[in-house]
Amino acid sequence: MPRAFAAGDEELVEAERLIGAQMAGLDLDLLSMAAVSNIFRTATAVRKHMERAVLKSHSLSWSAFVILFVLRIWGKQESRVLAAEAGVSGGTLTGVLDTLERKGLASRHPVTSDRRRVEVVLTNAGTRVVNEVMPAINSVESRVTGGLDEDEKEMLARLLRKVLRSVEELDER
Amino acid sequence: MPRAFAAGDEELVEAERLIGAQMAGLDLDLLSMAAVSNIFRTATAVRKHMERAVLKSHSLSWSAFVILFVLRIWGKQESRVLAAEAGVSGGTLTGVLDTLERKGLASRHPVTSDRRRVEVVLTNAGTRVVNEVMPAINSVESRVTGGLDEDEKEMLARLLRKVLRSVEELDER
DNA sequence: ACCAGATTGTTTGGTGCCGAATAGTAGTGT
DNA sequence: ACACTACTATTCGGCACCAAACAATCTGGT
Repeated sequence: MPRAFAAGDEELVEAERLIGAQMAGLDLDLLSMAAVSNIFRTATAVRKHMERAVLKSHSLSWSAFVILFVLRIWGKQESRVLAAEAGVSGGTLTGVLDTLERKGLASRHPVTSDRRRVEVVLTNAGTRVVNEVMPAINSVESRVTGGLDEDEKEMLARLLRKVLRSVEELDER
Repeated sequence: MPRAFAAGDEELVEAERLIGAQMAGLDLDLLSMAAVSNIFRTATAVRKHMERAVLKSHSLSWSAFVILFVLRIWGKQESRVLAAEAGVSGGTLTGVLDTLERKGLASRHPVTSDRRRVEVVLTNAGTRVVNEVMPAINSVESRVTGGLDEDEKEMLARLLRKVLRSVEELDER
């Protein structure tokens, strides 16, 4: 049962219709397209808002924050795990860690049992920054999902987990 | 009624629990956090999959494809509109357009009535590329949402539109 | 006619990002 | 002991990205 659409929705739905018209003949799956492109749109909008409203005042990039957050939650981690967890490539992680070390928020330590490896730990300053930034980030998370009731939030998370699982399956082959 | 969780879900849900434990005392809204971070995770995973599985063979970046797509759907556009529609800054658009022009996929044309402005149009080659790439992208969209039935896809799109609208409201003040 | 302010696209500086190539290290088989 | 393979982090080149500064142009008020 479709509910009444709010103002912003009109534009989005109208855009979806236009796409159908412009790409007629290509036989596109518009329902899937609408769902996926809304994932992109929303992710970009929320990330940018957080960068401007929260991270900028702490001179943190999005990736830097994600790395700090992972370290705060999971404790010290080796580079490759950290990269995977944060969703960046190894090459990127090196650069971000350089920045974080320069700012004194994280530090690298060689693993003696395997000299290829490097372990990354939060400094005290790094821990302090995460504890400071995290509530502000979470407050944005609350506000942007403010239009959803509890069931809807759970539903949203559940539907996204399903999509995520499908992508991971695709990636594995 | 929660359904049986598949393998991947276990890890995610477990991670959400760990976060609650590690950040106890900060009084976080974990439900909102789970929803929002799943948006990020999913968006990143899907985008990367598309880049590797579809765009790479056409030597297109994600942003370049988005720009081409917008031009294909909405026709010729002035720079600032194009930047807004694609979700990038003006400075970024200049660089992407340089690349697209160099590849002969789009071209800039001065607006005679206002010499500050520039109109961007797809070339024939650009149109051909979009028509070629779009079905492949859409096929990925179908596959990654393959675990959802029609109602769930609509529900996902609807919930995301709600979040998007909330972000836009936050941005406006 | 003129000036002050707004708007538009570009340039600049610094970071992020990836994939590929590299150097160093570890494990495995012979 | 040796070679071969696998793995780890880093470096490098090229594009993307933003914010801020900039130059060119337009607009409104006087």
